[in-house]
Amino acid sequence: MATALTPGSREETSVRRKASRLDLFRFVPFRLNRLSAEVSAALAGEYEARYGLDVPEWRVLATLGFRNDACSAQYISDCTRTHKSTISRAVTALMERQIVERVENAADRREFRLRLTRKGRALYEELIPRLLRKEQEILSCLSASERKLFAALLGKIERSLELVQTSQEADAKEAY
Amino acid sequence: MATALTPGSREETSVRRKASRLDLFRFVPFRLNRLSAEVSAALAGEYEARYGLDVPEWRVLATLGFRNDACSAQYISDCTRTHKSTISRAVTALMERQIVERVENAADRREFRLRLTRKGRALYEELIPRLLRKEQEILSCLSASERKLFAALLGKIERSLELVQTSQEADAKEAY
DNA sequence: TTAGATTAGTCGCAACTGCAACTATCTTAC
DNA sequence: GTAAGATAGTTGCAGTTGCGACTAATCTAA
Repeated sequence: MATALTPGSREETSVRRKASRLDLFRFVPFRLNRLSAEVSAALAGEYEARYGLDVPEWRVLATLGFRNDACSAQYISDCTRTHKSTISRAVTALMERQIVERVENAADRREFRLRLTRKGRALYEELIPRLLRKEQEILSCLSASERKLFAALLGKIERSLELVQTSQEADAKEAY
Repeated sequence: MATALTPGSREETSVRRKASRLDLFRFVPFRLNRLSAEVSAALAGEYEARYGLDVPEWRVLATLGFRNDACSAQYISDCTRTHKSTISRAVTALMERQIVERVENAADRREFRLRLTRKGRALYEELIPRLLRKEQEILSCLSASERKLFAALLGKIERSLELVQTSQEADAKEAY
């Protein structure tokens, strides 16, 4: 059936690879891509099949559920690094299902303040434990200290790519 | 302009989060997804704009370039965990551009043996150093030992999700 | 005040990709 | 040998998503 998937390479051998060849299996961007897809698929089983949510919808739910106050679609778009048109469609779908509601912002009538309905909050509360359990399941191959280390290393890369703000930056923006 | 992106949360605080709330910024699946997208985008600048390759095409190129012998589309599909229809279309596009060529396999006329043309090999040789440099650039925020550690942790998760074969499995399949 | 720039959100369009059906070929079982 | 099942690869179709244009509202600067 399947042939060997790592032709001539072994994860463990730390021989320096030639500059003129690239082993996909050791190439971090590819590995991240594949891992991300696999992890997403594993989680999708929790919220897609069971609750009929797709990824953008889940992100809206997660952002609104985590916050106590209402926020704009633009804010969700920034937070989740998801295109505003994608967020817009997700919000529309969630409003139709009465999971999210929005109110005009009198202070700036371009934007709407979004928040979970009671039904949306209930859905959120039901879904979260499942997802956290799934996350722990995926990370269960790591020890507690390895998990911390992994999170810290991810954080370093994220910060260097400016995917998250440092505390100082966040403070500065909250300050004025 | 932008409001703070991590409302009320700090990466560094290691307070145990409540089970009923989930901070996207600490949720590993989300972080992987976002990081993967960002890293892919950073690399795409190298092969998309400059060489007109999309992700599936790059994967075909990378798989064929790494191997010395020809292989089937199915093999590439397995290796890269990319759907066979996607690989099929990528191969078609690369053949039109004379980057890849294929020959019938007399032993099994359902499949074709794929390999890089001279032009394709030249493209590969030109592209690889750029991509490896970009990868190093992205990982330059980590020390050498941190990079090793990160790779090892990725490997653990990959193996637990059966994204890669262990050496033993690969050996077993090569053996018969 | 007012013109020009900026921002929030929506929507049409096009590109991409997974699914599933299809053809051609090979393998297995009888 | 033949029928049933499996496999390689292609393609039509539909769902998703990013881009960019658009409207409406706000901000800026003279």
